[in-house]
Amino acid sequence: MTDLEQYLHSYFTFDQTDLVKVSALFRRKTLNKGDYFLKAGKQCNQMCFIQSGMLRVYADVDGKEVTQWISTKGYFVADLSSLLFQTPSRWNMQALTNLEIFVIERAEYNRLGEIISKWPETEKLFLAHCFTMMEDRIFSFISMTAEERYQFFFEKNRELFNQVPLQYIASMLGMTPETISRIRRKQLQ
Amino acid sequence: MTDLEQYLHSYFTFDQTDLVKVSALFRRKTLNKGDYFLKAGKQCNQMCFIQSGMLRVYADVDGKEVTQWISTKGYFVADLSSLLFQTPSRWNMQALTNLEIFVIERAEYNRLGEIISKWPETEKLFLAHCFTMMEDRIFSFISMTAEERYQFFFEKNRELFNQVPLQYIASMLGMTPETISRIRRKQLQ
DNA sequence: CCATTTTCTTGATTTTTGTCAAGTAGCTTG
DNA sequence: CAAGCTACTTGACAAAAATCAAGAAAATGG
Repeated sequence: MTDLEQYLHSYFTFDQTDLVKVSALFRRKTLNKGDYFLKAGKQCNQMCFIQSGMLRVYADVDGKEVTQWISTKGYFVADLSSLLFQTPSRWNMQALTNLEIFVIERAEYNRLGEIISKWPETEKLFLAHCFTMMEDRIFSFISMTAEERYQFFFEKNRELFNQVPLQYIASMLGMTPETISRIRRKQLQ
Repeated sequence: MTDLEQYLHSYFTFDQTDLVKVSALFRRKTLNKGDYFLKAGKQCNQMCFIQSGMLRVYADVDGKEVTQWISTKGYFVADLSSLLFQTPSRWNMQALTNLEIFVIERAEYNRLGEIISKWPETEKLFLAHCFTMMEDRIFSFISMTAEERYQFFFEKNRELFNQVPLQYIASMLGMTPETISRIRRKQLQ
């Protein structure tokens, strides 16, 4: 079983037949560090599953990069709003490291419902899960201090600790790298 | 046509037959100012459509109320994660004013797919829309100052301006009422 | 392995925002 | 209408976080 199949199995509880049907729609691809999976302004016509490496999602705001999220092994990544509503994407998605992904095209993605009877139910739970992640993040912004938000983030995202340039983490958390650096020092003492 | 039907029609492009089928699953209900639609710790077993009035969604955090959102006329409201995953809700949902709503039970909601063939597609777009709203909000936290966030919020939510106690708006935006008060004064000058 | 670049840390300072407290305005209700 | 609430504003001050600048550490690439 590939990691993609493993993931589909454990997360969506697909059976063997469905697994094979679905994973056949993805093709394997590699990106080099610095390559783009998606550029802002373009339409997002693909979704990918990350097999290994890290992908940074960011926007350009007045010449400054604002990092929205960094996805790692086991994440499905796409600009959902661009993919589903066919609008231009606001996000750049750039490989932070060499990246192995499995890619599915929009057309194939949209055909999943015909191929697998339980897809609508699965997709609903997938989208609800994405929504819940966002809700948790918003809650962290309205109810926590910078320090608490930093803690909360790393408890949920261990794999990013000491793996990602601080400036990106800082931007995701809505603070500066200096602030994180000071939080870290404080916590060592 | 009720407002609910109007909304279903314009937003989801349901035809007349589907409209009737769907809106029959909702029952009309009124809540008095201060009543709860949902209490934290309970499971969310309903979704409602707001016909008139305002509903505040908040959590208790160490004895302090953190307002997550205030929904007005035309919103569908539920704790999606509790409704779909049957987990206890973290949110309280309280009527800020007298409230007219249309309520659908979880069981009925889950049967929509059997009743209307295009429901899975519709639900997908609905969930994606909810997701996008959250994404925009997160972006406002990581890329804007308190003042910009305040502006951004009111441009998108005119109906709440001068209608809702400042403390709730402030909490939603992750700042204090005093800060908003000062932003407002600054903008008059 | 060394030079260069990038990232991280630290300190000094400024800006922003929060906290506390007092006062004002506006509503509600008897 | 007056009393009592509640919500809002304002000021003084404190705390948090941003900014700027310099230096240290780490990673990168010949």
